[in-house]
Amino acid sequence: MTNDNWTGRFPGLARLSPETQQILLEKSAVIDVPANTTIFGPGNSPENMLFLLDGSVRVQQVSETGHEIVLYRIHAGQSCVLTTACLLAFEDYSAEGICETDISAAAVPRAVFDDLVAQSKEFRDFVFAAFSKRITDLFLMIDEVAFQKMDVRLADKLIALSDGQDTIATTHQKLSVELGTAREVISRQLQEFQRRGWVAQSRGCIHLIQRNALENLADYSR
Amino acid sequence: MTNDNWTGRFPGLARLSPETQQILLEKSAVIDVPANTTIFGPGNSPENMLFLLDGSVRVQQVSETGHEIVLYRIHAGQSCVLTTACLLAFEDYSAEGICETDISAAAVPRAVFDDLVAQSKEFRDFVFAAFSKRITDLFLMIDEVAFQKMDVRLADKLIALSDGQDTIATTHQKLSVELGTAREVISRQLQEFQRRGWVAQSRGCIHLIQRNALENLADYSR
DNA sequence: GTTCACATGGTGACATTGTCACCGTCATCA
DNA sequence: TGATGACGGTGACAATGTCACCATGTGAAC
Repeated sequence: MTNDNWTGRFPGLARLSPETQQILLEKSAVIDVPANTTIFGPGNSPENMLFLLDGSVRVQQVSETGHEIVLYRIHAGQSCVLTTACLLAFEDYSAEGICETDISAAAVPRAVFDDLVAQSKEFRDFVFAAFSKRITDLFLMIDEVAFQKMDVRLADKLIALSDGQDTIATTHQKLSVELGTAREVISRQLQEFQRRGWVAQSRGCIHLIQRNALENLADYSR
Repeated sequence: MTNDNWTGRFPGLARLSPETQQILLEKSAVIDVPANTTIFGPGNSPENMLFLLDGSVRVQQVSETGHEIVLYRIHAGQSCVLTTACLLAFEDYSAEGICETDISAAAVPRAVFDDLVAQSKEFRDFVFAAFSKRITDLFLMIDEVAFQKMDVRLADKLIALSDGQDTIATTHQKLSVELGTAREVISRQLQEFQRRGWVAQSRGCIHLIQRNALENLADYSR
């Protein structure tokens, strides 16, 4: 990934003036990070605001009880507002960000970020919109964790993880972390889906046989 | 509550230059709102950023399933960043804010807010710190809802709601909304607490008999 | 005062989910 | 080839959510 005109790939940044975009391009560095790297976490605050150009980052939390749960993902074309938040508030993360794939990102130094917020109304709007989206998404997640049935949540997650494909390479253990539950619960639900002919399983792989059935279950409550 | 030098009551605003504080004081209006008023909610976006001078606001969410859960509270000396977020991002709320008491608040118009963010680094820091705190608190809440036992959560909530007093005026129903669970679950847990001699109950009231025992249970997992 | 509607809270049966202990199978590597 | 660990299955039980129903207290209407 070269340091070309990456600002054009962010819908929210397209409104910025050419001068502002130029500042972003000139004063940021495009970095490449291999998969499975922890790019931020407790005691490891990042120095820059990241704009993800390629790949995806998984943000998850480890509870004091030892449980884990995936909070959200950052995909290409999105920025890491939590990074921004913690850059500016000097607070430690309670979560960690892990590269799910090899990633490419534009790193904007804190001082440049602060200048842009001060100077560009369009950049402010971009930043606050990202914050707002993250907070409302967290509201939805709280609602889901508190009130949604596990079969609906699992069906929803399978559809999301499938990314249009019919095979998902994952384990019951990883799915349990996605939903903040226990492996046994995932195993039972997947057995039930299999019994109904909706999925087929092999070691480390789940095959979607009747995607429609899963979508119906997931959408039913919306 | 008079429109006196209210900026001094906000720790994060004390660092602002006298000129910036003066702008806030001059261009904001102090408003009073009676208890039980819904100050924002779906289809009812506020026009201003609020700095709460007196009273408290409860922010809660109603699920599509009909369940309710309290997300957080805004107390005197705090600002409503979610309001800010949605002001700037033009997104609808998925939550609603309800005055728990008569409140008094300074309303800062959106344009003034935007100017201050542009002009004052200290104000920016205040705003981003508030966002950051809210997001990390939501992370903790997700963790609690997903993994914490109900007895611990209830003990924790009772201590928080007691506000140092020994009597809490609330119902089992309201407590169930606080924790996003069912009334029956609260009733059972309170019966167990009562059996242990930790609390006493009367209609619409809970009396804390052994505060220490509740604190121990709540703190045990931290 | 009486009656009625509603809020409050108690109860038991059952379903769902979380926890624990333990097992067998498969893949990998020394 | 044998050891090791990841992966997934299973049964028993505990904790929590759901549902139906009930009794009592409160307050308003009559």
